[in-house]
Amino acid sequence: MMTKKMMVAPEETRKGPWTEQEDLQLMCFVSLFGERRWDFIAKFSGLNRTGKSCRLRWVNYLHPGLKRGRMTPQEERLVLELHSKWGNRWSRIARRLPGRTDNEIKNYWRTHMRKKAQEMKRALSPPSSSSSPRDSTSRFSDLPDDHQNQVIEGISLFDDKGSTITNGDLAVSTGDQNEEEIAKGYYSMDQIWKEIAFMEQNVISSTGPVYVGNEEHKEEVAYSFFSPPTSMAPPPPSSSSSSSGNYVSDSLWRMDDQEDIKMPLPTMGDFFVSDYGNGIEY
DNA sequence: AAGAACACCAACCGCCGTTAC
DNA sequence: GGTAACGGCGGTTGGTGTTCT
Repeated sequence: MMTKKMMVAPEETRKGPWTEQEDLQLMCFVSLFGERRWDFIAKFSGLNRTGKSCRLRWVNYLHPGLKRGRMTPQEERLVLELHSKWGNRWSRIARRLPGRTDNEIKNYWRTHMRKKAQEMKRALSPPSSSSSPRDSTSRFSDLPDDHQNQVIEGISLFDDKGSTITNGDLAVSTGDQNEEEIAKGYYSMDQIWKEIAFMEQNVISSTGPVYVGNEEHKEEVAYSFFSPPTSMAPPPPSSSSSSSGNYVSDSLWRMDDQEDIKMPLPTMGDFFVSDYGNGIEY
C-alpha cells in the first residue's frame, strides 16, 4: 500500500530559494484564499512548489507581520525564559514573540547558545595544560554534534533534542553519561550552569537570584542571564492590533492553550514599542 | 589580498497529530 | 475504524555574507 510517507513530490516540483516572482504569486494567492489549504494554493497558483514549501515561505518570510532585524535584549531574555520553561517548543515560544517565527528563534538559539557555550568554554578552560595535547576547545569540538548538544547546548536545561529536564532530575539528565564525560574532562550541565551563573553575576550587573540544582533554578538562572524581569504583570488589556494598520494574523501568534494564559510573563507592550508596537495580539 | 572561520538565515526533511472521507 | 491528505512542528542542512588571520 502506498502510504503518505512513501509518496514523493512530483519530480518537477521546484526547490531551493524563492524568486521574487514566486513570492508575488504566493502573496497574491494567499490574499485570495487565505492562509489555509496550502496544497490547494500550491497547485492553483501554478507555483511548482509543495504546499509545505508555500506555507513555510509565507510563515517565515512573506507574512506581513514579521519583524526583521536583530532580536532586542527583551526578546532575547524572553526566549531564554521560555526556553528554560518549554524547551525546544519553538512554535510555542514564537507565539510569545509577535513578529518572530519559530524558525528565527530556533536559528537564534542555536547560533547564540553555541556562541555562549564557546565563550564559556574559553572562560572555563584552564590557560593551558601540559598533561593534555589538546585544549578544552578542541575537546568540545571533537565531540560529535549530538554530543556537543548535550554537553554544551544543554546549558538551556534542555538538550538540543528538546528533552525537558523536569523537576529534580537535572542530575539524572546529566546522568551516567555525563559522569563519564566529567571523567574525560567534559563539563557537566550542572557545572556549566554554575559557571554561567557566576559569570553572569560578575559580568552583567544582575540582581536576580541564582540557584543551581533544583527546580527553582531553571527560571532563576534564566533571569540571571540578563537583568531580571522588571515586570511580571499580565499584558495590558488594550494591547490590541485593532487600531493599527499592521496586519497580524491570528493564526500565527495566537495563544494556543490555557497554560499560556496562566503563565505570568513580562508585558509584551514593554517589548514592541517602536517597530511592532501596535501589531500585538494575544 | 586571499583563504579560513564564523555567523546568520532560508529552506528542506521527516515525523506526528488532526481532519475528511 | 481505517486510510489518505494536509498542516504544523522540530531538526538539520546548505548557501551567503562578514570577520578574522
